[in-house]
Amino acid sequence: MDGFKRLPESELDIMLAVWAAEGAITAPEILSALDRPLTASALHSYLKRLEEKGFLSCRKEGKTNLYAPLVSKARYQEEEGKTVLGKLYAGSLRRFAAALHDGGSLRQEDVAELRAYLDQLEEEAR
Amino acid sequence: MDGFKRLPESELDIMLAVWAAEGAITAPEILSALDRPLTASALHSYLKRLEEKGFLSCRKEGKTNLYAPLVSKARYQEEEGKTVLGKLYAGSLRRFAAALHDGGSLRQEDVAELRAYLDQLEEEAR
DNA sequence: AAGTATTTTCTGCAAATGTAGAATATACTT
DNA sequence: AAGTATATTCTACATTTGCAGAAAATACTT
Repeated sequence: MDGFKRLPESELDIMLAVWAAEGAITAPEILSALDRPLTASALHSYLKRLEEKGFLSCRKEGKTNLYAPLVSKARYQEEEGKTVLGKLYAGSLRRFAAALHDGGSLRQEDVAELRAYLDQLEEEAR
Repeated sequence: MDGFKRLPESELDIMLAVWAAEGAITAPEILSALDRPLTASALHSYLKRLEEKGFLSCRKEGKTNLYAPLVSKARYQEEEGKTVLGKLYAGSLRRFAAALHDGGSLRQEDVAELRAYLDQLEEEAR
């Protein structure tokens, strides 16, 4: 039905780099975009797995490959958000916010920003 | 510094069952609390790993073990929330909410609930 | 005390994840 | 054309995760 696959950390890191690029990106570019050290061959293993999982497309251009996302960041964010929320916060965004707040991880600023967004939502809802 | 460990799915499922109990809980109780089928021995593997990771304590009472959480649900929710937010939503709760909304996963109701919570926060902040 | 049921332990294994070395292919220089 | 640099592919391996069978321990019956 849903077919959505959650990605392991390392593969997600790669996808984040790919999403950060405009259209397509090469392996060396990904390597330099990553903030953690990784060998080229390790990266290529991840890329291959991401292709198999249907997250990336790959076309060859001369000697280098060009990778492009098949799943948008927005879609992944939404699915992952739903999953996490459902699993750990009873599906409630309020609980999520409360957990952050109670742990001291919510600044006044974050609250204001969120509130402004909610205002805007209600605006649109009319 | 932080020492916080994210748990894999299966182990998290166990922790959720443990957290749901008041003080301590036995393996058979966990088994019946889980909604997916699992053999007793599989469960015990997870329990052992959770002990090793410092998430559970275990004391023996006759033939059965009693498991209790060493990491509170609140603490886990906070850390996991921070991690997910940081990784996928640039640390912004607003972005998180927006991702959910854009994906059609936010009902009017959820928004209202969240707003009420924010109101309450601001109240307290004075 | 013997037999039965329940719980735990021990051991093992397949799949997924994290990672690299070496070999190969392709392009760039000279 | 040869040599050098760069990117890719192939292969391999350790660790972690997901899971279960069989054996051992403990308790419950009769």
